[in-house]
Amino acid sequence: MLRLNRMTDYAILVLGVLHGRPGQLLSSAQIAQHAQLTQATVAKTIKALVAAGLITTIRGTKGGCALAIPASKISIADVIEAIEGPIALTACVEGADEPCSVQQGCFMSGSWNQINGAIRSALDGVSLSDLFNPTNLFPAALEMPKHTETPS
Amino acid sequence: MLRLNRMTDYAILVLGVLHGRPGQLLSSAQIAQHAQLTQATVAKTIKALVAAGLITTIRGTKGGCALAIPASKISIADVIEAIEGPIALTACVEGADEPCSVQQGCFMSGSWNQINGAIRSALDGVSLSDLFNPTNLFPAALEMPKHTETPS
DNA sequence: GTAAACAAGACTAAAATAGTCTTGTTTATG
DNA sequence: CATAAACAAGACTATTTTAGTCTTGTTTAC
Repeated sequence: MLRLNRMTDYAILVLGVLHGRPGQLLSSAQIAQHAQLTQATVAKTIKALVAAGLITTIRGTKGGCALAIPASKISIADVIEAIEGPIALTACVEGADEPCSVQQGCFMSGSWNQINGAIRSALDGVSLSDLFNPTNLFPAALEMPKHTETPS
Repeated sequence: MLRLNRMTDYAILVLGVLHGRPGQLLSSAQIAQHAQLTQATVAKTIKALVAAGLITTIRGTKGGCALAIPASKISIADVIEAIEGPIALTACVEGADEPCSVQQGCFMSGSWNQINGAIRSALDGVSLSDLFNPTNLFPAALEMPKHTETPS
């Protein structure tokens, strides 16, 4: 599968809502409504996106969220890393907290980094604005991503 | 993270053991010993690899496993698909069993296919023999993948 | 001061994954 | 032809990860 997890999918939805309403401050409840998610889930998503610096928030009444940087500057890789952490297919490539337990058996000593790099650049090459306006790059309108949560 | 799951990691180990002993029929117990996994886990892994046509088995006493095709013809993508199924970041791209539940909210109509294609070709471009002999392609020996199961 | 909004994290529930176990089939060998 | 070694298949359990909720606190406009 090598599947994006749901939270990442939600994050893209949330960013898409913000992208579609430039200059507006939207509360998490408003975003939830537009994205058809619960407010709590949106709040959780926002938390990660703020931590990653992709969106900014203003607290208090009349507060809300907006994109911190233009959607054209946010890549899919940025979103994935904001939610799921570093992009790395294998555990050890990304910092090696514990050494490989298969000492003698471990015959491949590398090249995962190159693979990771290739994937990373594939994900880096597509910005959110590309994603939200696919016709800019790709003429055909294709399938839709599936979202799971049914808001209450 | 976008992490390979453990079984895929084990599958690569198992294929590596077979690759390292060309022409030999190895029993699952022998493979388990070399890969430092339990026999049961190796058997489960083998099941998927046989189903995918990557290895062949011979039953009965003196039976065992061998690569069905040369390691140079097996890509990382083949292994991932054997264990985890089709490579697709989003659910709907790969056959769309159920339609997107976010009708109005779904602003991106495509380009996931292109992203998937890019990742797929990155994974397709590296064969197991590249992986096991990284010096052929990449001079530097880098980190090692981490394996989790501790054999009993 | 109050209400609306974000902030943070603990907690619970659900789903996916990993690992084990059992039962059955095949086949070489004595 | 009985036995043992091996694969085959799938059910089952346990673990881990992920998703979702809840509670409590802080900020700020009015």
